[in-house]
Amino acid sequence: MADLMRPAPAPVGVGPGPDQQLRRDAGPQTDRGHARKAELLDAARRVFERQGFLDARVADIAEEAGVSQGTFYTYFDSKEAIFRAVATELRDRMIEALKPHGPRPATVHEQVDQAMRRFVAAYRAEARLIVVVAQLGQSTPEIAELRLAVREAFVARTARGIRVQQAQGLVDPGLDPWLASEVLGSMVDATCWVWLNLGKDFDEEALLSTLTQVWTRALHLQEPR
Amino acid sequence: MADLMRPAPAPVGVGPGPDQQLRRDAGPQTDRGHARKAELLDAARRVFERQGFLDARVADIAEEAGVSQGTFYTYFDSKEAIFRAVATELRDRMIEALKPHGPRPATVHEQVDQAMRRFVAAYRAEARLIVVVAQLGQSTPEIAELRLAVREAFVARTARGIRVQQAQGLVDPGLDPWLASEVLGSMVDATCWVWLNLGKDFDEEALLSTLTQVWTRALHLQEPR
Amino acid sequence: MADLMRPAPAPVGVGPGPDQQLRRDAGPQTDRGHARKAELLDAARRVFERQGFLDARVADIAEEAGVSQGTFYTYFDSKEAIFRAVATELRDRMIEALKPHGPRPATVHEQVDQAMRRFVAAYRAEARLIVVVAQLGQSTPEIAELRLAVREAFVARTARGIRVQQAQGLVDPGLDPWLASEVLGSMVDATCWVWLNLGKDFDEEALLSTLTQVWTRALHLQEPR
Amino acid sequence: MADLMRPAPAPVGVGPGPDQQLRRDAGPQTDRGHARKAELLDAARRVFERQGFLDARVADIAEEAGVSQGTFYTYFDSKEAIFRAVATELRDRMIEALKPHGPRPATVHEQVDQAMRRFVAAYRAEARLIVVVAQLGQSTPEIAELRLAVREAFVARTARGIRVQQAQGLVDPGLDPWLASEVLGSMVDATCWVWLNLGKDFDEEALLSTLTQVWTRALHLQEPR
DNA sequence: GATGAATGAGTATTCATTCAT
DNA sequence: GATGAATGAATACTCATTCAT
Repeated sequence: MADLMRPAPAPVGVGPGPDQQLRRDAGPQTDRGHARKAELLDAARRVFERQGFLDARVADIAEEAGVSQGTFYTYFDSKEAIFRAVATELRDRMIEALKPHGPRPATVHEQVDQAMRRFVAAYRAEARLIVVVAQLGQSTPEIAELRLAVREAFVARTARGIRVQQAQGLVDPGLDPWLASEVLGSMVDATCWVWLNLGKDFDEEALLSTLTQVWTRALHLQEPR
Repeated sequence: MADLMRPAPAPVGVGPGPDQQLRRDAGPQTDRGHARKAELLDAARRVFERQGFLDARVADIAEEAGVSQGTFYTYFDSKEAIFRAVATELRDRMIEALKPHGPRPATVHEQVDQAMRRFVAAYRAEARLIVVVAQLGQSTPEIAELRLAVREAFVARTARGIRVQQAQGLVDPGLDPWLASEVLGSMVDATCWVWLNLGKDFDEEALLSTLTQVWTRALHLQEPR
Repeated sequence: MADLMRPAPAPVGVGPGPDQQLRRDAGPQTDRGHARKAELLDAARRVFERQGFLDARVADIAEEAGVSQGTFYTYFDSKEAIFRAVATELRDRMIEALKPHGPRPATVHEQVDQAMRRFVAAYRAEARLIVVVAQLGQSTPEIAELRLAVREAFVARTARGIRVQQAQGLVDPGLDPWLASEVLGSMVDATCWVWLNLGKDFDEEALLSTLTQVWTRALHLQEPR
Repeated sequence: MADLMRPAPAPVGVGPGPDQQLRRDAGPQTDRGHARKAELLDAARRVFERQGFLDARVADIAEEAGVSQGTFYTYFDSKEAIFRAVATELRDRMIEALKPHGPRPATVHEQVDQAMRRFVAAYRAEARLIVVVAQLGQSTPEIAELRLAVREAFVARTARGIRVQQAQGLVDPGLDPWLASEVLGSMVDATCWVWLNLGKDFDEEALLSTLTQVWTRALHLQEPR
């Protein structure tokens, strides 16, 4: 468990020289610079997925990107900064992937089923990175917020849907739409966690079917006449 | 060169490893020793709750227990070892707290409600430590298993309950009891996480009510006639 | 329990080991780097001569070289590694110094006398370091082999010489050249040890004369007619 | 090479309580006490032979003797103190073993041969401990002296012998008896080292024969007419 | 006398970050 | 902009020795 030994934190009170800081703030000036920054970001994602945050060294990222360690600091303030950038990209990809696309299914049951499949697909694609973000989120509020943002996006859409369905008389009006969506969102999220990160062996179709059943029954969701 | 010419035969000085190990394995021999070990365990729990695993230094634990660092190693192999002990105690407390006790409620609705309240109470009492264990579990399989054990205890009890209720005709026989309990367990668990660890502000009674509603509706749980 | 229920899949955060290793293995890339490495090696030799291996701290070596402790690890894996480098250099210097150079003396007696003086001079120049290497060699086979290499070089050369002299009829053919050279090598070696390391007070010329006498008589070494 | 990491030295300026010190100075008061001390000494010898000085822990010695660590300090001041006692015993055993015993052989050649065999036998019996004493002697003058004492005993006897033989006309009068015995003593000593400690594979009889030959020829040792 | 327990000084090594070319 | 090198803070663990029962 030596890995868990924390490396020396950044010396406190020793700011960067004005030069490099300025360059970083200004952002890349050339196309080549932009490309370098993107390469570093990509390399960082791969390294974080592979090694987690604590065991990822700046040297690893630089090597993965094929540049020197010094060059890393031309583009990013710190290891945390590049991790934030990686996590932000993850958030955006997740939110995008959770949006409904394609034609709306005919039945509400199918709508729920599709939303479920979208979530699972999105989760599965990013499972490794989700673990790492979660791990760091425990102790870094800023990262925790990125993680929550994905949840919010999903929960808020669900809550809106429930409200609409209540107005249409498809869903039990006795439920608080917000609380219900929070609770059901937790269910889907945590189930994926156990399944895709923890490696508990579920049959995919059976699991999806159970999730969808629980969801629709919990809402007393009716097909419109 | 005299000795340049005199390498060792079978290298002398390659002896057995640590010997404090022996004493540690043997365990305390006196009452005083047992008391010290318990004090250290308690101190460690407080320190881990306060500072997390990585930021907790062995020196902090020793100081919190009012002993020297050397004494720490009289009773525990390492920081990781005492953490395992703390996490094991947590697991046992949690499993105990989740067991039903007191008279069985008259209605199934009340049974579910009580189970929910038990879970929330148990979670709340240990929320700080749960975070820390979770964080370390990401990278330490042994700790991960301790976490899993609590989940399994809860899910298995739930699954048994559902099976019984199905036999009594109280619950929709079309549900897989195991999958349903996994999914509902995830729901309760993750909801507590968002609420008690991430600090999302829920009204307790409203939340409990929603959880209970979703649970009973998902199962089509009927009061027995 | 939320996370108590979420053990990691394939534990995240178990990455590859040290990465400074890479730089160290690659060796210095610039002239400045090469110079630094040489300075450290020199500083280490001085510190080891002064303090021995156990009492030499990495901090001492870094300070002697005028660099930070971190810089030490830019060039060497460990205290042991730099010691191996120092001992290897010692071996090479010794082997070089023991080689005959200059014109071959006219008489065999003078040849033996010169070999003896070469050995003593080489030993005296490195006496301090020889002690330290010997001490560590007791428990470190790799170091022991470095010591052996010097002995072998000397003994092998002696054995060859004896064989040649036997062929020329200068030396008693009844002696085993290899055993004789081992035994005589031990004699010269251990005598220097007692004299130059243990501090026994011998008169140099008398000692050299005795060594040479014993050597030539033992071999029944004759001047060629 | 972690074994080479030096343990914490004894705290400076913290003397023992007067009580224990007094008891130690007084020596054992009872037969049982004397037996305990002897057991500890024996246990220490075994442990030092097995593990060397640095890797031998006081706890190991106490355990080998079947007493508690505290009891160790009832009889010995320190780890070094008991090592000195062990080394002193070794010295006495060696000196005793080197003394000629039994009838004096008829020929001087046989005399030399027997002395050689005595030395080898004595050395072989104590080879392990000799290594450890040598190792510590590098840095501890008091131990070095114990080691030298054995050498002196052997060398002095040899020198006396040479002087006698010179008076009898058996040995070349041109040799300095003292220097010659030093040099020849080094030869025998170092040869045993290489053979019995370093593990170099010599044929015993061939080696003894070579040693004896070199010895007698070096002295021009004649059989008396 | 015997015991179990308590003490605490001492040190190698990593890695994020800065800086001189 | 890019590079290689320099920096230095931070921390777990052992074991000889003492001491209260």
